[in-house]
Parts: sequence; C-alpha cells; structure tokens
Amino acid sequence: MLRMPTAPRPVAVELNAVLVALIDDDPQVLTLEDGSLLPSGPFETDHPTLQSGVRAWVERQTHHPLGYVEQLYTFADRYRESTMGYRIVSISYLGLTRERAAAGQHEPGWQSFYRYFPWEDWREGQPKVLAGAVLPRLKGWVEQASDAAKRDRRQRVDGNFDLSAWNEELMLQRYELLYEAGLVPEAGRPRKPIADPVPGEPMRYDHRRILATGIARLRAKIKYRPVVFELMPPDFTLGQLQRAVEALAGRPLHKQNFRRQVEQQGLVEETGAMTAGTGGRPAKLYRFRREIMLERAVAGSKLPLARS
Amino acid sequence: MLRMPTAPRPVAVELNAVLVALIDDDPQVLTLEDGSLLPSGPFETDHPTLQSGVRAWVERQTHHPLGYVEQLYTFADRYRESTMGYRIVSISYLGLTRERAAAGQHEPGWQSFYRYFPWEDWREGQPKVLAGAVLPRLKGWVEQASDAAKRDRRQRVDGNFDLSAWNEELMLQRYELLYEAGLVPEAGRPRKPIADPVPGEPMRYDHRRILATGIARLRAKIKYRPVVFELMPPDFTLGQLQRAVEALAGRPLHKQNFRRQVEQQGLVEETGAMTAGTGGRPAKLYRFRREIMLERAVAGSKLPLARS
DNA sequence: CATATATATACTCATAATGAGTATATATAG
DNA sequence: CTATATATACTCATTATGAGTATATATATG
Repeated sequence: MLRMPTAPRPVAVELNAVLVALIDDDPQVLTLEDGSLLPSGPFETDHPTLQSGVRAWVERQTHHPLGYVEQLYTFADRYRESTMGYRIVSISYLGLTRERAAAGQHEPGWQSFYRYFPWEDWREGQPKVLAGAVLPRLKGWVEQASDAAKRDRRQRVDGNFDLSAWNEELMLQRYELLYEAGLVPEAGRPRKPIADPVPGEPMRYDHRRILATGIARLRAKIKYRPVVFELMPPDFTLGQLQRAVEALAGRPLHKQNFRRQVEQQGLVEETGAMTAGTGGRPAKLYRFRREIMLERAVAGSKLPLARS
Repeated sequence: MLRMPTAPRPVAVELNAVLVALIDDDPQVLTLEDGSLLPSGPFETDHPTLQSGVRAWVERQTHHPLGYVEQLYTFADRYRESTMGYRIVSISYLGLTRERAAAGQHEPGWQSFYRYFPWEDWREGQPKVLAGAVLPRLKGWVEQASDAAKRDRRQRVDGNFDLSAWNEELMLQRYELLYEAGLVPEAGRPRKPIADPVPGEPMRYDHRRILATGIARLRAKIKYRPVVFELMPPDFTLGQLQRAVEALAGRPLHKQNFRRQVEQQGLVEETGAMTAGTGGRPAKLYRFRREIMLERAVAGSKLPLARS
C-alpha cells in the first residue's frame, strides 16, 4: 500500500503540570475544578522553547516563581481526541515551588498527594486502606484468573505491595497494577466504568496517572539529586528537612542517620542562627549549599530507613 | 490583551529513535545518511499509542524485533520549524535490540557511539583526545571569562571532567558543557558556526544531542534495571555480559566483583552448557531469569569499579 | 521550682556492601 | 612442555548503613 505524503493531520499541543509544594509538612499539588484536574493549557507557539512556555504559563497561574522544572512524559494516545477532531499531544511537567501558605491556612486548589493515593502514606505506619480495601481487592483479582495467569498476577501483587519491605518508589507501578486490575477509574481510557473503586479520589481524564508519574519521579529523584531544597525555605532546620523528605517519600526516616548523611555529603551549611520558641531544644539553622551543584555530581538525600 | 480562542496552529509530530545494539562488544547506534542522522519519521496518527507507533516504525526499518522501548524527551523548540511553516514537535525514543551482525562484518548504518563522543570511551584507559584536545580547549574557555564567571566555569569543568574520578553518567552534561563552550557544532540551534570543533563526528540538527541523551539514559539505567539483557543473546557467559556492560558504560570493570554482584542478585541462571574453543578455560553459559522482573523490584548490574 | 515532655545532637556498634587483590583451574597456541 | 588466555573461587580491609544509647536544652504544667 502506497502512502502518499500528506500534510500533517491537525494536532494540538497541550501542557500538563504536576506542581508540588510543601504546606505544613504536607505534600500538595496544584489542582483545578475542586481537585479533579491538573492545570493544563495550550502550548503557545510564540514561546522559543517548551521549558520557557511551561515556566511562563505556570508562573502566570500561581504568581509564584518556579524553582525547578522537569519534563515528565508525552502522551499522544488515540483516546486523546478533542471534540473538534484534533489529535492531542500532551506533554506533562513536574514543577517544584517553595512553601507558600501561612500555617494552618488552606490554599484553594492545593490538595494533598495522599488524597489521591491514600495507600502511599506510611508516615504514621501502614495505612489502614491497604489491609482494609486495597489488598483484599487485589487478592480477588488474582483469584479470578485462570491457573496460568494466576501465578503471574500473584507475583506482581506480591512484588509491588510487599508490606514487610515497602518500596515507595514503586508508586507508579502500583497505580498501574490497580488500573489493570480494574480497581481505579480512569475516564477517557478504553475501559468500562468501575462500579466499586478502591479508596482514593479519582481525577478526570488520565490526570491521576500523570500525578502518579510526577510523584514517583520525585520520590526517585530525591535520592540522587538535591531537589528537596527547591521546596524548602532558604533557612531550615535538619528536622524540617527531614519532615520534607518524609512527606515526599511517604515514610518515616531514622533521624540520627538522616543527619549523618545530609551533613557528611556537604549539602548544607550552618547559617549561624538558631530557632527559638519551638518547644524543645532550639535547632541550628542551615542553608543549602547551592555551589555544590557546580562542584561535583551531587547526590540527593539518601533515605536512611526506619523500621516502624 | 485578550487572547481569542483559535484553532491550533499546525504542528507536525515527528519521532526520533536512538536504536542501540552491541556488535562485537562495540556499542552501536542505527543511523542514516552516512552517520549524520538518527532515524526519524512522522507519527502516523492511525496508531493507537505512541509506543506502538514507535515499535511498528522501527521494526519496519530494521526488520528486527525491538526488545525494549523507552521515551527519552520531547522537543518543541522554535528553531524546529519545517520549511512549510509547521511547528515541529519531536519525540525521541531509546530502543534496544539484540546483537545482529556476524563477527567482523560491518552493517551499514550502524555506527559506534564513540565515533561521536570519543572522550567517553575509557575502556582502554584515559582517551587521548581528552588531554590532547578537549581539556585544553575547555581551559581556554574558562580563561577567557571575566573573574566572576571564571570561578563558575572552572568548577563546572572540574566537576564534570574529573580525570581522577571519571563519572560515566555525566555524559550528557559534559556534552552540554562542550556545547555551551562553543566546542561542538550543532546545526539549527541559534548559534554561530564553529570554526574548530573538538574531535568527534557531528550530526545534523540536534541529533547528536539526542544521541547523548539516549546513551546517558542507558548508562544510568543499567545500574538499577536489568536492561543490558535486552542487548544480549539468549545464552551468554559472564565474560560476555561484562564486556557488554563495559561497552555501554565506557569503562573497565573489576571482573571478580562483577560476577559476585550478578550472581548474588539472582539475575541469571546457568543453562548447564559451556562454551568451547574460545582459547582459554571454557565458561559456563547463563541465561537471564526473566521471571525476576515480576518477582520483585529488581536492580540492574551495579558497576564494580576498576582502577586502571 | 520540679518534673514531664518535646526536640536536637553526639556517639557507638554490628552487619552488609564494596573495592581490591591473591590463588587456582582449564583451555588454546606454539 | 610452556607460554598465554580466560574463568572461577576466596580473602581482606574499608566504608556505608541500619539501629540504637546517651545527653543537651528548650517549653509546658502542677
């Protein structure tokens, strides 16, 4: 079959952003429409580069400078068709911005990660939704397969939802497994609607999947690049820094070992000042040594694990 | 200024592939036009997903199955304008395929990585181009800056081109530094032509940059995911496996420690057979335990470093 | 003020992971 | 038979990591 060269079919380029900030030790993401959408917009073709387009667009929406931007993924699947018949290519970005709200205030539009993925927050121990809802439903999905497939399914569930050795980096794979098992709804995908989903807020289109991609990337990245600092105020204590990492990773860390690693990697330096009035021994204030990113290929905060 | 909703400006979606194979322990990439272009083609909008589009298109070009595909990056910069006035969005992919050529034969179109990045091949020790051409030129670039910028430049050069602790994963950053220093040509970018570039074949457009992105990604990935095996024949010796990893990483590894890690990670199992007629003690043959990718979140081959 | 409680900081210790090396086995080439 | 090449098995020192004890210094409360 001969394919004639034709003018390209119309395509609209759309941007999606997973914009993260820490608000009172809670990891939050900017949303629209009562939490059901990620910020999205057209790529305005008068921008010289994609990055600059994303930056300008996000800063216009949030009125806050964007510390760090990273491309996540590009989707161009068939179910992404606009009503006008255009093919939609959507390019998603991860952006980090500094803490912004005064303590206790709720900023409209900012939602906690864990509203969408409640089984991913192990900071206070194993989340109840796991044993209560997620695992039983997965077990059901395993059992309903034929013998050949059953072993495969069981291995995947056991490997990704291992309660005795929880791996926070597998977040995206866990979400995709839940999707495959028909336990999370995802509009727009070629799938039948789901009667009784597992707990956790859904989003429209595939925005929850994009969100999972962003958080998973961030969870991986904090271990080998010093990106947490983009979410911190200029001066911070090691305790604050630890709570920030814990919020992103969704699990508690061993305090003494965390300090040891941060210090011996030379990521921070003392400002000389101390905190006051926090109820407890005052802590030294530190700042990120930004020069280090030039000096050498720098590691992030390796996570010293904690048992309970 | 009010922005009226308008029909999207025409955009063409183009695919680029960094297609890698190992040929006689040499890491090679598929090219066109005598090595000056990566394979590129339009995204045919009748494909349901981008992945399937890439797979079909690459397999049609190479007549070989594609073991592994991963999205690299999406560019949509202004200098990417077709002559027809279309904006071009180009989505690049990394693909791994199995060894294909009989020993000694040169497959047309396949070119060694290190033709494009000669300073990146440390398998036989420090490449001569480094001390001979690259470093002196970089030193010149440092010196020609004013005092304030000089310190910054020096730190970046020292951090990325540290001869006493070479880090193969910094490949992309090194290329970008060379670009910034005006030492590698890159057509299509808003830059003046370069009189006397550093050794290493150039490519047209930004294809050499895309290639660097692909190899850098691969170099990072082999350390935490078992992707090398996508480049190996079904049965192989540990020596072959080691040479494969060395080819990608561009540096020699410590043999005994390499075996230790591969074995104790349970990545491979003996087939029972041995090699023969290789001039030396016969080696056991192994195969990749593909099941392991289901069983648990699996690591790649960490690289046990070697001194010389 | 005494004491409980909260947070911060300094060390210790056992184990595992890693880089480096020695020793030995078994083939081919002359 | 000997040189050479490759494969395989162990050993050893050092570092990195997980886990814990001990101590310091603030606020809150009776």
